[in-house]
Amino acid sequence: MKPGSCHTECQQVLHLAERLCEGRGARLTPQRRQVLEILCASPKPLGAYDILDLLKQGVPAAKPPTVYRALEFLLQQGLVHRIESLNAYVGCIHPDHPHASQFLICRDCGEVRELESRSVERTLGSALRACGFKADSRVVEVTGRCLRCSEQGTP
Amino acid sequence: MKPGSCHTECQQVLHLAERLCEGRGARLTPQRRQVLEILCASPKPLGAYDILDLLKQGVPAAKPPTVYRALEFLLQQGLVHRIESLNAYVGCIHPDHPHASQFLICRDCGEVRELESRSVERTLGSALRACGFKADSRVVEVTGRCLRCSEQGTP
DNA sequence: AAGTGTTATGTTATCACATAACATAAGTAA
DNA sequence: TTACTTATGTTATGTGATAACATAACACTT
Ligand SMILES: [Zn+2]
Ligand SMILES: [Zn+2]
Ligand SMILES: [Zn+2]
Ligand SMILES: [Zn+2]
Repeated sequence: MKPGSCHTECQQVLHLAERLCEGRGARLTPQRRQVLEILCASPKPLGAYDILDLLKQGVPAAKPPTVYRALEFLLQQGLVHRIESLNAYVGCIHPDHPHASQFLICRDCGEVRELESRSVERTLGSALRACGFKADSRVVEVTGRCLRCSEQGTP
Repeated sequence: MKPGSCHTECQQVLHLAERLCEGRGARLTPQRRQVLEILCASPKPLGAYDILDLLKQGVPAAKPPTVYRALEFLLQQGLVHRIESLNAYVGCIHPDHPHASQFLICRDCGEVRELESRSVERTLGSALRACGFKADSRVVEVTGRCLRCSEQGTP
């Protein structure tokens, strides 16, 4: 594994999640924590039933509502994102501050990269103000080919 | 009905759709046309099974694949958009030119408004270039409260 | 400690959305 | 007509999400 590997990053994210939840009086219970671990450990987004299969290793009695309840909590806390285009979930790479959900989804390799474009946020924000629209959540999802795939693959 | 009513607009969109398809050698069959009509006549996005129920009035034998096939065609032709956050579909208000899907979704009144922000498109485009990402489709979906609802309703 | 309200979890069943697979029909062009 | 392609009919199933109600764990007061 390369340096800055997922395992290390996961631990950091989990510690951060614990601190954030504690500071907010939110309870990161073992089940919720396990779902977050599963998502952080995965390089790709996972569907709810993928999560369920993995969660059963630690919680054999887990059923769909188990997963969806944990996801609901984690989404509220800003610890995971839902990828609407994929009906799938990913751990957030910087859960310490609220931000729009911006994702690049490669249709070839399946990689999903979270973008953090401040300029996109700003531009979208001013467009919303111009409409008088009060946003609760902003979703930007771009599907296409990532740099690596477009360099190596066929056009 | 107010001037510029839906009925009038629908007719215009349908005529435009016919011209576009004809120019492309694409076949806007009666079934496909009826699905487009249903979507254009609806002020709100419709789920596939909502469309199915309405389509059955004209095509009693319609079944889920009937609707999904028509939607696939209409999406390819850029005549409708899919709202990922809602698993629902809307007719496009300007199908004559390709464009990113930008929607404002009001959580109170359910209104869905298609945005046409060139600045958002530009900013997103430059962010994508900076990443070397070749986009096939760009989705922007903002959920919140529309101007009307935030003016009248409770905060 | 006991009581009480609240939050989290367990459990069953069902709903909602989407597609696979294969058969038939309708259009298109030799 | 023939052969080919595209569109539709039909059955079944796959995939994602939630309703509804019961039980358990926690937090807070008395
Ligand atoms: Zn994030
Ligand atoms: Zn890729
Ligand atoms: Zn449009
Ligand atoms: Zn509204």
